[in-house]
Formats: sequence, structure tokens, C-alpha cells
Amino acid sequence: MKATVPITVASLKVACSQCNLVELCLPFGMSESEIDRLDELVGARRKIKRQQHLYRAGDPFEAIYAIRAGSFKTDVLLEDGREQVTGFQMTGEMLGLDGISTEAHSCNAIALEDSEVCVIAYSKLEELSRVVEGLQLQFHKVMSREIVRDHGVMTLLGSMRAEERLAAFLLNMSQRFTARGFSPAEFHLRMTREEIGSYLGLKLETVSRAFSKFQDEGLIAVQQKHIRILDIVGLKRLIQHPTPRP
Amino acid sequence: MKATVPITVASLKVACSQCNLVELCLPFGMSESEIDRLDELVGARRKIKRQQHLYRAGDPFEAIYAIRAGSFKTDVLLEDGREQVTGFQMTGEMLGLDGISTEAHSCNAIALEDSEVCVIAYSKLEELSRVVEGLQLQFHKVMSREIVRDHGVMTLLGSMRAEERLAAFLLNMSQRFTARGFSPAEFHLRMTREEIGSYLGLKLETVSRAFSKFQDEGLIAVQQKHIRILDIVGLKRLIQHPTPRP
DNA sequence: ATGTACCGTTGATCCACGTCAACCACGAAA
DNA sequence: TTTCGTGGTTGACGTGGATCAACGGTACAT
Repeated sequence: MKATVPITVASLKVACSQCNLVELCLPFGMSESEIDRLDELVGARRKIKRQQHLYRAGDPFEAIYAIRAGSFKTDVLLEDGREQVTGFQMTGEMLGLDGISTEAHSCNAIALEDSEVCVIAYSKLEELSRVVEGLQLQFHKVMSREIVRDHGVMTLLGSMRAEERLAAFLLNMSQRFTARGFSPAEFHLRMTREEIGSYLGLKLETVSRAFSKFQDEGLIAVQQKHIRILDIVGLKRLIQHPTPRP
Repeated sequence: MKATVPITVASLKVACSQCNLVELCLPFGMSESEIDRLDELVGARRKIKRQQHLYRAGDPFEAIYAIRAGSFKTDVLLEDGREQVTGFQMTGEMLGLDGISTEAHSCNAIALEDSEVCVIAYSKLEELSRVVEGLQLQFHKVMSREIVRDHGVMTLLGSMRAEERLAAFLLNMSQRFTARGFSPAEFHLRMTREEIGSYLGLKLETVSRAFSKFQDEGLIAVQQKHIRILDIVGLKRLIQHPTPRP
């Protein structure tokens, strides 16, 4: 029988020290005493319903966000209506780093499912990271990781063909689900084919066809948004050995 | 008549407070007294000859670099030999931010011409930015700006056609030369067609053809690496109104 | 001058992906 | 149950840019 946890104000408050995302989130690598101090940092949680915006391009920048539950996409809208998805974010990942440079957000963050974020006031983060040893480094690492990730996407968009892109995307998702304790081989995508396509620089039809092709070749089993990876080695091979060359 | 500056050890030492790149570089937005303290930060200059590496992917990360003179490209090499140029950097811009996340560099930085950088030990930067008010914020802004820039490139690679990409590239170069006090309309590209192509996700032939087309249309005058922009409005129009749509 | 190596230009052809269009699957609402 | 809307699949066809190939210009060494 399960113990009932009494609902108190204290238990509703966010506490990094209590959060089971520690090893994915900002506190990673910090000592216990440091993490205790982090609890001052996170002001509030905020719930965002599916399809709603966490922030929009142009919004004044005040805070960054750590995803506590759920997932998001970030995108940029061009004047002529074209949309570019710049990333998909899952639990433990940060949102809003783009806003620091101009003190206004430069993209939209939209929940792919009902989600919850920890609100981290940037002013407090600055303040605290001057004092708490590991926080400064960890925050810099988070930003740097975002830059490295973006370079990876640029490589994908700049030099890979459609099937390689999708294979890379699936392997990346698998790896991130694994890091969160889910199955590496079976997962549920929260985004549409069109959003995947936008992210990968492809049309939704091309994404769909590539999914079907992978299925025909026995690499994966697809049923709508549900994916089962049957041959992870085969997918990796697709990326390393593109089209046979002279 | 110009006064002769005596060459002493002191005058050879780098000094942010003396550097005329202040408004482009890390010290931007900092007070005079803050900038004075920055002088402790920059340990040494380093000269890099054309085509030589400032750092390579895999090198242990110890410092970031501010470009004092010259220009660089950064690139990622895929196992199969494909190269993706992830950026071109000019004076006042930062290099090496990618290394923080894993404590090793994740790309190569190669000089496009004989160049000189200021070496900023990362440990010192961390230390000093805990104390100096404006340095922490400015450094975060530099990283954030890199993220925003990368999103811009992702948009370009993911949703623009060849000529739009080249137009965006030229306008970006023009704007950066302008910020450095050079002509907005006439400049010298330091990179080859192949490098531009790699950056824009195009083959060098396509880049060359797009240059020729722009020239035929009277938008620019090209002579090898020398570019003159004749119709900046026309170039901007190219980006905002892509192919006429239904 | 003369060779040589790299870089850039241009043309001819090909093909991966976009476009257009029809249809199907699933879930929510009536 | 039917209806409706959104999202996904599949086919037929067109095209933008890749590929292949030849040639021209420039810079630098001899």
C-alpha cells in the first residue's frame, strides 16, 4: 500500500533538490549543498497546455525555463509565412536562452503536449551564479551545448539527404528517450510530420515517404506517431555510408 | 606630423582598454572601470597564418578567442569526408564557445587570412565574471547571440532556395563590414566559392551561377572575390518575396 | 616569359525532392 | 451511429540544384 503524501504549500513548491531530473537539468554536476541553494532560484512552476505558447518572438526576456514535464518545439516565422522549427525540447532541457542577447525572445516556444516548466528568473540566475561555484559552469555548459547541437543541425541541413536526416532524427530521439529512462527502441513522437519536416528542411510528404521506406526495409515499425526501432545499426549505417560514392 | 610611439613591453601587451574593437567585442556595454579590469583577462595574443588551425575538433578546451585582426571559418568534418562550414568570423567576434560543453572543441577553426587573436583563458573568464558586473552579462549575451545566429542559419538552410541563401549571405557580410567601419557596398570575400557553398548548403557551381545571375540582373558586380553591391534593396526583396506563390 | 596549381565559370544532363492531388485513418463532436 | 476535421499516406509529375565535364583566369614559383 502506498503512503499518502499530504498536500502542503511546501510540497507544492518547486525544489531542485527534490526533483528527479537533476541529472539532466541545470543542477547536473553540482554538489548537494550547491543544489540546496538552487531552490531559491526557481520561483514558480507554470503549466502550459498543448499548442499554447510559453513565449513568443518579441516578448521581453525575463526568465529561462526548465521543462519539468512534457515537451515543446521552438520555431521562427518568416515574414512570408514560412515556418522553421529550430528544435524540439524534452524534460530537463532549457528554453529561452535565445532571449539573453537582445533581451527579447527571438523565437516561439510552443507546447507539444500539456506541459510544465520551472521559471528561472534570469536576474536571479546571474546573481546566484556569481556565488554558487558549480552553477556558473553548468549554465555555461548548457548554453555551449545548445551551440554544439545547433551546429549538428546545420550539418544535417547542409550536407545530408532526406533519409539520412530522418535517420539522424530518429537516433537522436531514441538517445534522448533513453537518457530519460524510456525505451531506446519504442517511443511516441509528439510532433506532426509537418513539424518534423520543417525541422529537417523537408516537406511532410518526403518525411512520410522516408518513414514508409524505413518500414519496408525493416528498419522501423511505424504506426502514426508510434515508432519502434527494429534495426538501430541499420539506421546508423545509413548516416555513415550515404549514397555509394565513386 | 605623427608622434612616434615608443615600442616597450607594456605597449606590446594586449589591453582591452586600448583596443579599438571595444564596441564589437566582449567589453561592449561595460563601464570604463570594468574594462580596465578586463586587461587582466587577456593573457596573450596569438598569430595564426592563413590556412592554419587555431584549434581542431577534439582539442582540449582551455580558452576562448577574440579575433583582433583577420578572419576565420569554423567547420565540422563528417566521417565520410563531407565538410560543413558552420560559420565565418571576423574581427571582434568570439571563437571557441563550442568547447565549453564537453571541455573539448567540437569543430575546427581555420584562419582565412593571416590573423591574430586574443587568448582568453576560460578559467580566468569564469573567475573575473563573478566579480566584474558587466562581464558576466556581456559574456552570456555573446553566447546567446551565437545561438540566435545559428537559428538564423538553420532557417536559411531549412527553408530558403539557393538565390535567397546567397542574397542573405551577402547582406549579412555587408552589414558586418559596415559595423566595422568598411563600405557596406564594396568588400573582399576571404573565402572560396566552395566554402560559401558548404556554409549555405550548396555546391560551388550553384554559388557561382547565383553570383553570375545577380550580376546579370544588375544586383551586384562580381570579380572573383571582390564584390560590389549595386542594388541592396533588390537583394533584400529577393529574400522577402521568394518565388511567386499562388 | 612559362609552367603549374588552384579557383571560378559555364554548359549539358540527371535525379532527389517538391508539388499537386486523391485518398485513408483516427478521434472528437453531434 | 454518422459527420467532420486534422493528420498521414501514396501516386504522378515537374523542377531546382547536383553532377559531370570542359575551359578560362589569376597568382605564384621558376
